[in-house]
Amino acid sequence: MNTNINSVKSGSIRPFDPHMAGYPRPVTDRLAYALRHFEYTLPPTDPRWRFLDEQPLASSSVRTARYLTKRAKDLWQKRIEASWRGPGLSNAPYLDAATSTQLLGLKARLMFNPGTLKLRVGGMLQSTVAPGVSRGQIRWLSNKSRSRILELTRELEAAEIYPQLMISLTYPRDWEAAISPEHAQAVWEFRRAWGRLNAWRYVPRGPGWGEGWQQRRAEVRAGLHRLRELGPDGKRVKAHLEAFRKRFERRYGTAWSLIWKLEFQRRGAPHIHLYLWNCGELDLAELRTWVSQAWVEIVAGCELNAYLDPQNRSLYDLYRESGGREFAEAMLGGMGLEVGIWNHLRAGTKVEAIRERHWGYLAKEVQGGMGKAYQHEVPRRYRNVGRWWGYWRYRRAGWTELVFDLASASMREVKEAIVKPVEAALKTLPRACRDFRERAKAMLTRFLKTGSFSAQKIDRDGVVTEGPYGYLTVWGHSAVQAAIGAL
DNA sequence: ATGTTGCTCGTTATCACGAA
DNA sequence: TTCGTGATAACGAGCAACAT
Repeated sequence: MNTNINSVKSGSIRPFDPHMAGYPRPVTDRLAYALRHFEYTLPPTDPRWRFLDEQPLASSSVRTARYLTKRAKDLWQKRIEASWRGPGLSNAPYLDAATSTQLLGLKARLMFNPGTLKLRVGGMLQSTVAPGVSRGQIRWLSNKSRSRILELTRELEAAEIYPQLMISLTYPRDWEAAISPEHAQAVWEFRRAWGRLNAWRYVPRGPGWGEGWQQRRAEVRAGLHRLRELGPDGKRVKAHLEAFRKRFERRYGTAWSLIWKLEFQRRGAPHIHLYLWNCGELDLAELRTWVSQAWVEIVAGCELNAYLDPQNRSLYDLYRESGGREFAEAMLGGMGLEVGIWNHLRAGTKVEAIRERHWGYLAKEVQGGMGKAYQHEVPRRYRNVGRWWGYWRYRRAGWTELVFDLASASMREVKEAIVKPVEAALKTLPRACRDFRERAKAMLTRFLKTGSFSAQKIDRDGVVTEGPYGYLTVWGHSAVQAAIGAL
């Protein structure tokens, strides 16, 4: 079983790999992680290899595992000491730490804003983000971001703020050109190169024909490469949104507020939803016309009076009926109009009044439904997505935070200050939340008994461990009110 | 219109827990 | 055992509001 281990050239150091063939599996994933994470290495001449090799595979690994566990614990301990950089932190690999270390400075925090109540129990250890790690590409709407949107809607509901109006802004059929003119340019150049290459086939062969062919083929390849590089640019979308905001403010003032949210359609085109409130009574028909024209002009990037002229439009329809779309588009030039801009007229908008007094539409959109994953995934080649959502002209309510030092507080104090309010909050939950309520109650009982949220764990060595970290979040205005009342 | 500032949001790492 | 989900912190990028 150990041939591959022995075959390592002496002198080289082989990183530990728990999946290495013939190696007894470590007891837990956590241990495997520990060993891998610290790049636990053994030189091939290390006597411990023999020790490991001697273990029969079948009864693997009681001794081996015990040995490795001990080793891993030492490593965890080191890790914790290294990460000890100050208070207020959490999420260290505390489970393997010495008890005295992990419980020092343990705090319970009860925090609430108008819409959400959170109980957090945490210590002062922290795993920091590895140095040199920089942020990657935004690929999808993360769960954390989703939950933050919902947190905002609960906050708004608690303040009795509800959406009155939903506006959606959509891009036209050739949306890539609308967002990235340089992309349209690249498409045009690629097509031209392709045409030249094709045409060269029919040029009579003679001296130098081969070089000509090579040259044209290189052009096509370069064009293709450029095309791949030049995806639609998300920054333009945000710029369009900003332009829309300015126009809207000039037209309708600045009393309103809104949440905006980015989405993608299946064809890959971005799509923005605006949820407005505090916008007063607006004439919907008038607003629809205005929004539609404003958005089209922004996307097209110019005044559109000539394009919106009913005479021109009926002329186009006539051409289209008689000769098809391509013919009609060809005729646009004669009318002094550009095809690209004409097509931008199809940029779509939708304006809807929302009568329901809740944020259900946005919440549903954020959750996404069956087969709607594409809405929250960045399409291939799309660049600079930026943020998925944001809000304008609204000040967050802010959190109130009550912190208790569990080392110095008495059990009675903890019960009064933390457990009682949370229990009161739990009582407000509807019947459907029974399971959650029961689980939360069990957590609180355990918390009172042990000062910890996590369940007791007994590992293979019989070592009893307990995680001092835990969290509990209760949603809703009434829950928060109940908790405040019980304080 | 442009620059500056400060707040907010997305990614990174990790862990716990429950279900498959 | 393995996988998916939902938590945490810091940090830097992205955005909104303000100042000129």
